[in-house]
Amino acid sequence: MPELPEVETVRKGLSQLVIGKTISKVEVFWPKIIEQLSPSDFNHRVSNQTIHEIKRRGKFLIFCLDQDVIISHLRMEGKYRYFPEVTKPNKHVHVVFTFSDGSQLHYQDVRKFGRMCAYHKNHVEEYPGIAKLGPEPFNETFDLKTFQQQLKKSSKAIKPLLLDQKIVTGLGNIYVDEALWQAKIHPETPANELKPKEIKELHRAIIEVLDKAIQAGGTTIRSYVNALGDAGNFQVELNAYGQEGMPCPRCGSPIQKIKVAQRGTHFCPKCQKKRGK
DNA sequence: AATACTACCTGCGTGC
DNA sequence: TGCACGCAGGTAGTAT
Repeated sequence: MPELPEVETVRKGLSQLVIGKTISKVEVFWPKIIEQLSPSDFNHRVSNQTIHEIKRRGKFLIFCLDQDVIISHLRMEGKYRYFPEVTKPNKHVHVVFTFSDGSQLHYQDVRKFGRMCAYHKNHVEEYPGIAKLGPEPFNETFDLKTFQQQLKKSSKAIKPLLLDQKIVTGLGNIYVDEALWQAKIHPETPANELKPKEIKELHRAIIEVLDKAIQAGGTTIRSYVNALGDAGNFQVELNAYGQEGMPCPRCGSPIQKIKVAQRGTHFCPKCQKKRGK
């Protein structure tokens, strides 16, 4: 489920539920989820620490404890579920945090791609996954001029370039298609061939698309239940992603689906013309 | 250094 | 019904 808006929604939801709680133990059923430490070392390291805050950087969640942080990435399908009482984990639960009041947080992940890691709280920025991230899209550091300069340096297709989190963080396969649709840019356009006007549109589109999605509480493709237990409440309107064959909301041409850098890619062949060349 | 491809996993839908 | 195959919202590791 997670691109930046979904992770932000999870962050807010979890904050309501677990801030102030003290971890009494952690059980790990799929050791690879935990980076660097063995399940038992991870348990010993974070047990008896209290969760004071949950932050987000890009698509990473950062649980701030007394001395340490737990950096958590949901990757494709990771989910947290909170239970007020000790609850039997289902078969897709790989990590269970039990708190001193008997409540629990279950980390569930069908594909087991998600990762978590204990880190000293003063070294978060050095965590490799976080160290390489570009600016947050809503931060002033994501300014048009820098964006323009970054794009000029790469001949890569714009879509995979935006997916790799270095120029701006937070876009995934859904919102990158949406942003490119909004800016009327073909996903395979080499970044350094974009015109200043297109770059300006794209910059604006990225911020708008992500902001709108956060306001809506994220997008749900398949039905899912978030940490608070509400089934996917709002739904952002998707103009391109998953709309193959549907009329483009702008011009009515059928949305096409192609593959770009091994990812399913949706676009309007009429509004998002491929550059001749 | 930059780019491209693959691995990591499970489950679901499709077509034979 | 069964099986093979392709596909899924992401990143890290390896090869070129």
